[in-house]
Parts: sequence; C-alpha cells; structure tokens
Amino acid sequence: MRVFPIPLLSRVRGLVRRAPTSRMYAVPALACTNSTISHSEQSKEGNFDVNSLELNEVGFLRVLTSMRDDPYLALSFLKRIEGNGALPSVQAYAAVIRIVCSWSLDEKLSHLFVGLIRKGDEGRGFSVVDLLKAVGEAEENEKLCFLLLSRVSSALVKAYAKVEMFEEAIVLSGDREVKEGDSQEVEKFLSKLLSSEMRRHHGFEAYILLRPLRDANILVDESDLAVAYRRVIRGLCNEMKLEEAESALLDMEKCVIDPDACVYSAVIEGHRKNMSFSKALRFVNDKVSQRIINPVIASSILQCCCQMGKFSEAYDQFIDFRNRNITLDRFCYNVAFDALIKLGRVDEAIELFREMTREGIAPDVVNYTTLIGGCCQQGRCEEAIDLIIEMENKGKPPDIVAYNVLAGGLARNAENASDILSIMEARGVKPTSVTHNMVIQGLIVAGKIEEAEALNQSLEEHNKPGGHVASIVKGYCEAGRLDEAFERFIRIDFPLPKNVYFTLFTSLCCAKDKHHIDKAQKLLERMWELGVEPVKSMYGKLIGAWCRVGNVRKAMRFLEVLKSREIVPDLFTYTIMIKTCCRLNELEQADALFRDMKERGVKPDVVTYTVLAKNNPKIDEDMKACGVKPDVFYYTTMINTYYRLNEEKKALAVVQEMKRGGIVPDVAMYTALIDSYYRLNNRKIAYDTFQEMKRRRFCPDVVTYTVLLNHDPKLDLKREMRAFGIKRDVHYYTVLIHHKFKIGEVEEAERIFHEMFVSGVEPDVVCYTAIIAGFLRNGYVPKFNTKRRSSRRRSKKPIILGEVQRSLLIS
DNA sequence: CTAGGGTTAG
Repeated sequence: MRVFPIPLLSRVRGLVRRAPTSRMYAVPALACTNSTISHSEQSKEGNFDVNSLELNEVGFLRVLTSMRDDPYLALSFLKRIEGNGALPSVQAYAAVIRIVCSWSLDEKLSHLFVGLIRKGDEGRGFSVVDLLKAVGEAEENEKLCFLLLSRVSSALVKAYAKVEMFEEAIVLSGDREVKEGDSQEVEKFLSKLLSSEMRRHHGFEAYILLRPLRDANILVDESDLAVAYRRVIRGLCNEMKLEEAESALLDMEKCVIDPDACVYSAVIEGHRKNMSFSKALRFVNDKVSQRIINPVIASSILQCCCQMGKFSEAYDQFIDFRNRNITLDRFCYNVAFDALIKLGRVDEAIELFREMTREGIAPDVVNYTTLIGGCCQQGRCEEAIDLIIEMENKGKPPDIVAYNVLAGGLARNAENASDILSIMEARGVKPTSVTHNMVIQGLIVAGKIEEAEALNQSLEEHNKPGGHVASIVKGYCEAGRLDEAFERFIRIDFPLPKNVYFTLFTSLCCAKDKHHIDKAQKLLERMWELGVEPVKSMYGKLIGAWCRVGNVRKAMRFLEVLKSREIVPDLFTYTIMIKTCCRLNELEQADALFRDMKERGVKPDVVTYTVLAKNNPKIDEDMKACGVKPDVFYYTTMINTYYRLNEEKKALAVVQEMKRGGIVPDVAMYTALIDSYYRLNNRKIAYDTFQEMKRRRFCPDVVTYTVLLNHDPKLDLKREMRAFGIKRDVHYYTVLIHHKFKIGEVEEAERIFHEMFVSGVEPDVVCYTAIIAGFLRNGYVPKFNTKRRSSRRRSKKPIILGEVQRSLLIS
C-alpha cells in the first residue's frame, strides 16, 4: 500500500464517487471518501469544480507522477476521476499513459485507448493527435521518445481495431465469434481510418501511427506492416492524394518492404484518373520494375498512352509487352485494338483480335463492341454486322451497347439502321433513347436530315417533346455545319439539356469567322431567356473568342452585359482581356481592367502580372506588395522586357533575383537570355550560355536553334538538331530561307521552301513575305502556282497573298 | 466542361 501526501490528495477526493472496483488494487485513501456526494454538495464543499480541477492541475499531475511505480493504481485513479464526469486534461492522460507504458502493460494501454476513442474528440476535449504529442513531449531523449511513441501507437492501432470489432459485433448480433487476429485488426483499422468520412480526421493519425511503428519494428510482423502500408497507399490513391501516396511508398521502400503490383497499379491508376498521364508513365519508368508488370499495370500504361492521344506509341508499347512475354489480358488487347482503330488501321485491329482468340483469351462483349465501332468508323458495315452474328454464335449475345454502336454506325454510313432496331426488338434488347440519339446524330452526320427529323418526329409522339433535338444539333456540330446547327437550335422555345448548349457554344467559339462568335453570344443570351443558367466558364470562353479575333470592343460590350447582370468575370476572363488590350496597344484600357478586377475582388495572379509586365516592368512592385510569387514565366518576360528597353543592368538584376529565389531557369529562359545577349552583341556570352544550358541537361528546342541561326547563321547545328530529334518549324524555315536569299543562294532558298512544303509545314504570312522579298531582292519576279493547294484551302490563299502585298508595301 | 502567361522569324 502506498501513502500519499495528504494535502495533495485532499484536493482531489471530491472527485471520487464510487468505491474502488478493483479489490486487488484498492486505494484506501480514496476508498474511504463519501461516495454519494451530490453535485450541489460538491459545489458547496468547493471540492468538485472543474475550474478548481484546472487550478489544481499541477498538484493533480504530481499525484499521478507519484504513482509511477504502480501503473494499476494510476489507472484506477484516472478511472475514478473519469467516472465522476470530469474531464481530465490531456496532460493527465499522457502521464498515465507514460506510466502504463513503462510497465509494458500493452493490453491495459489498449483498453485505456478504447475508452478514449469511444468518448470522441468532443467527450475528451482534445484530439488523439494532441494526446500523442503530449506523450511524446515529456520525453526528451529522442530515442526513448520514439520507443515510447511506437508502443503507444501500437496500442492505439489495436484500440481502434477493437472499436471496429465492437461495432461489427453489434451488427452481427453477437452470434458469431469475432476472430481476433492482429493483422485483421490493423487492416480494418486502417481501412476505416482512410474511409472517406473519417479521412479528414484521421489521415494524419495514420501517419503518426505508421511512422514510429515502422521505425521501431513494433508491429507484430512484416506482413502486418505491409498490409498496413498497402491499405494506406491504396486509400490515399482512392482519395486522389497521390503525393502522399508516393511519399508513403518511399517510406515503405525504406522499410525494405516490397510494394506489390496492387500498390503500383493503385498509384498509376490514381494519376491516370487525375488525367496526369505523363506523371503516371514517369512513375512507371522510375519505380516499377519490369518484372512486376502484370496485365492490370500493363493496361493502365496502354490506356495512359491512348488518353494522351499517343495511339501509335500505345500500340508499340503493347507489342513490346507481348515480345517480352508479359501476360496480357483482354483489357490490354482492347486498348490495343482501340489504338489501331483510332489510327485507322482497322485490318490490323481485326487481326489482333483474332490473335487474342488464338492465344486462348475469349473476347468479351466489350472487345466485340470496340471492333464493331472500328468497322463502322471505316465504313465497313458488313463486317460489323458479321461480328454481331459471330457474337450470337459464340454465345456472347450483343448487349444494348453493342447494338447502339452498330445502329449509330450504320446510320452514319447512310446504311439502313431501322432494320437493326427491329432486329434488336426481336432479340429482346429494347432500343432506348440512347439508341435513338445515336441513330439520329448518325443520320445528320450522314446528311440525311429529313430522315433524322422524321425519326425524331415519330419518337416525339411517345417521348417528351424535343427529346432528340440535342442529337440533331450535335450531329450538325460534328458535321461542321454550325450555321444549320444554330438555326435548328434557335427555333426551340424550351430548355434543352445543358450539354447541348455547351457543345454548340464551344464549336461556335472555336470557329474562325466572327459571325459564328456572334451566334455563340446569341446562344448565351437565349439561355438566359429560357432561364438556363450558363456554365460560368462560358462567359470567359466567349470573351476569349472575341479577343482571339481581335474584337476587343465586342468583348468589352459583353463585359458590360455581365456587369449589368451582376456577374463578376473570373481571373481567366480578366487576364485574357488584359492580354488582348496589351497586344493591341490599348494600354489605358488594360490598366482600367486591371483596376476594375481588383475593385471587384478578383485577385490578379502571376499570369496576370506576366501579361502586364510585358509593357510595364514597374508592375513588379505592385505584384510583390500583393504577395504574388514570381515564377520562371514571369522572370522570362521581365528579363526580355528590360533587354528590349536597353536596361541591361535591370535585366541582370532580375537574373540575380531569380537565382536567389531558387527559381530554376528552363529552356525558354535560356533561349530568351541567348537572344538578349546576341542583341547586345555579346556573341561570346550568348554562345557560352547555349553551351551552359546543354551542360545542365536542358535540351534546346526549335526556338533556341532559331535564335542561334538568326544571329549566327554560320553555326552548323544541323547534326545537333537531328540528334535531339528537333523538327524545324515555320519560324526556323523562315529564318533559314531569309538567310539563303540574303547571301544570294536563290536556288538553295527554293529548295528549302520545297522541303518545308513536303514536310507538311504550312508557310504563313511572314514566311511568304520573306520569300517574296527575297526574290525581289535577287531580281526575280515571284510566281506562285495557286493550284498547288487543295480546294479546301484555296479560299484562304487570296487573303494571305493580300496580306503579303500589304506588308510588302509597308516595308 | 483543364478557357489565361514566357523565348523565335519578314
């Protein structure tokens, strides 16, 4: 039996309500107190009072500390205080935990945590993380602290797991023994931790728990830790917290636990779903050993390629997998056929499909459907129908999707699709509105307007009115018949689904002609009339479209309309407006917009400042004052601007500032610097900079070489460009042609012009101007074969020549 | 409904 210093104990005696429950570890001094004090009596006595407990915190902790040799006593003491309904402080719990821990009473510790977890943050008045921190803080020795926290974490893991079990036990009405196994508990705990409702709260705890566990090798065995990590990583991936997932993966590797294929594929798929395809592929390159690649990972890789639009790379990759005898399943094959189809190589797609079958992989309905779509796309409708028949024969009856693809495909190829509809009915697959939509849209694309309208009419009687107008409009858009799409659309006096507006609107905004943009605006106004709230991005798109065609006045007028409707344009919209004003040298206008956006609470970001810095490097002060951080793009502009203004010193100061800020230059920055040095006649420095960028493993791009060629045409960079795989573009050719004319090599200039043509690079106004000027300079009268280009482009030609003539007159 | 920024040419 222990003796307590009486003065300290008297401070807490009022907290005790009941006699001790544990006979073995009874506390005499506490046991003899009155166990039936009511709340009012306590208050009268002044003994029980939460405030007085707070005041007595120090003493209270000293009592606990004095119990450090008797963990059971400390526990029952704590329990009694809790039993009273008081809220012991986080420090009090931490003190008890340290005592229990130092006696290695893991079970007791877990039990204590179970109680704490059930109370919840509210009931406790502090979070579990706070508690862990408090436990750790008291131990100054780092190593001991780690061990302590490891043990505590381990107990906490078990406690969480037990709480889970408890809930489950209730659900199962107790008729089944809950199996007690650590690994299951841990797994359950972690999966719960990472489940969405708890994630905000416990995601961090998962880390606090996992790290010390790993470092002290506390978890019962490797497989538990592996399971825990896999859970964490997969959970994080599901929540799209990929950076955290990757850092957990690094941790895992440090523990020398091999992540399995599931972990890798979770990360890859996470990136892919996030549309970060190149990140996904880089991850594969950096982390995933080739031998671990399974069909799941392989199909993710292939799909990433396809989603990036790199179909031929996807197919090559597939072939590579196959050559390396990596197991491929029907998902992988499906992506591969699809890639071939997108490349228009339908024959090869069909061959691959047959190969898959020979390999013993039975095609599923999806595989067939992909191929049917491919056949239809190439106008090979009979083969598509043959595939449907094959499906039936092979006992894989086509589903609604397969039929829809076929029906839509037939309609698109001006084949009779209505037969398919009746075949579907006969096979017991009822056409849905999706089927009708696909057929109607297909008919429009095929130019069968009347037929589409007739089908729509006949369906309208059964369905809601105008049900398929959306497909008609989309069909027109797809066929590039924007005016007809608009005419058909504007007749409709009831709201359509938003995506129809969006499709038409986007097509109209992307068009070259101004009258299409006018129509896009009318469409927006029509939405307002019909009470359909446009998606916010549409406003910015429209303004962007007006800016693109250089009609700032229209853009400004629309901005006024928005103002009258109390719609605040967003950051993008303002930035694009300001950029256009700057481009057209309407600097006051740009400034007015800049002030307006600030007044209306739209905070400019580094992009906005970059746009402004092109004309006004002084904006820098304002940017810094607003706390906006510069980046490489911004610095490139600044440096360029200063060099243009012949303020070399200021430009160099910016370079210094950038270095201090730890901003790493990139290719464009180096290129800008090289160009600037040449302009200032620092030829040596310019060339040295070029060498330096290569030394630092920045691969020069076509712009860099254009700059070099422009300033130093004697440099022979052909081989280097080829080695880097850099393709010449219009700018590069223009400079090259210009140079050849200049040194009188007219034939060479012509040869290069021809080369440009055959390599599919389109000359533009500047290029033509250089050529015409070159010919004139060398005493030739230029002759152009206007028949050379395809009929579709012919309409553009007079415009270009007109502009060339104009610019020649100017120069 | 990923819309906006930097470097190059006559």
